[in-house]
Amino acid sequence: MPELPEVETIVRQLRGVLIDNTLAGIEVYREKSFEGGFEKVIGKSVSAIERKGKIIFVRLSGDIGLMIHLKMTGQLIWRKNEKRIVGGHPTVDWVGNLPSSHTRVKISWLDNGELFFNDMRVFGWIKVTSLQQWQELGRKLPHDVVDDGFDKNYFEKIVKKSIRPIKVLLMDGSLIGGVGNIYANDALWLAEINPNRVARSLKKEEVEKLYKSLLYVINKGIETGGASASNYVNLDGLGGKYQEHFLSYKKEGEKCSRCGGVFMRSKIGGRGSFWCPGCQK
DNA sequence: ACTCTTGTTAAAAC
DNA sequence: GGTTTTAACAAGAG
Repeated sequence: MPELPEVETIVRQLRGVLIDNTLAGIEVYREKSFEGGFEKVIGKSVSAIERKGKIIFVRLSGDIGLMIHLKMTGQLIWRKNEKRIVGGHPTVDWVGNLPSSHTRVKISWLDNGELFFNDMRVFGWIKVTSLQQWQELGRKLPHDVVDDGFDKNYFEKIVKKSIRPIKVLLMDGSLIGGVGNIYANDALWLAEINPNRVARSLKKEEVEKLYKSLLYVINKGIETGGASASNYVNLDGLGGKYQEHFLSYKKEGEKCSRCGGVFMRSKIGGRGSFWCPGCQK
């Protein structure tokens, strides 16, 4: 599940290979995965790569671009001159020959590079989008957790008026941009707060601690190149390292490093949740 | 063969 | 009217 740190990792890598590159061709293997006309983007060159929440925008000359959402299983992988290592070991990092059975779109570039959009579950998408549409969407979406606008006051305001479980609030993409299941679970463990707590029942100190914890885990995720717990790989087809730093995510049955309790797993707001009943109160 | 999984959104319910 | 809940999407893992 690519969340902000995973998407940010890809965005930084995309800047390295796509800026000033020219879009040469598009091949769509699955209709549902691509929306819009090729003629509007072929021959255009990349001027910037932007990100808002988990959405990527490849900005092209002519006030147009490609908006990309990876949803749960989307991958963007860059290949140039077919430099795949032959005889490598099949590991979590291994993507193999492309296109694969999960490749939905291939975008070719003037420097012979190829960008593959893989998406096993076909929830993700690439859409031809005008610069104006992108900017309008940006105005509607909430601040990312890493934005200056997402300050302690804003966070306290939304926490104080919600009766939902705090974890559900953390993952509400209409109020906070970029947070998904992994980082919501880990932030709550770090803040020693039970994910089931009614949001507005949190004391002021708890809200502050959670705010700091959230920023900490998201930044840790960016520093470590994202979490490869399932499908996520970066632009080189390699996994990130944040899974080595998981605080609570996917730890059910394991011992809590802080209090020795045993991690629980349950569903909160329909999503798998992990927490330690010993120290998350 | 069946259930579970996941991010987002649209629609329904409160 | 704003907030909250639920279902739907697709396909693989167990």
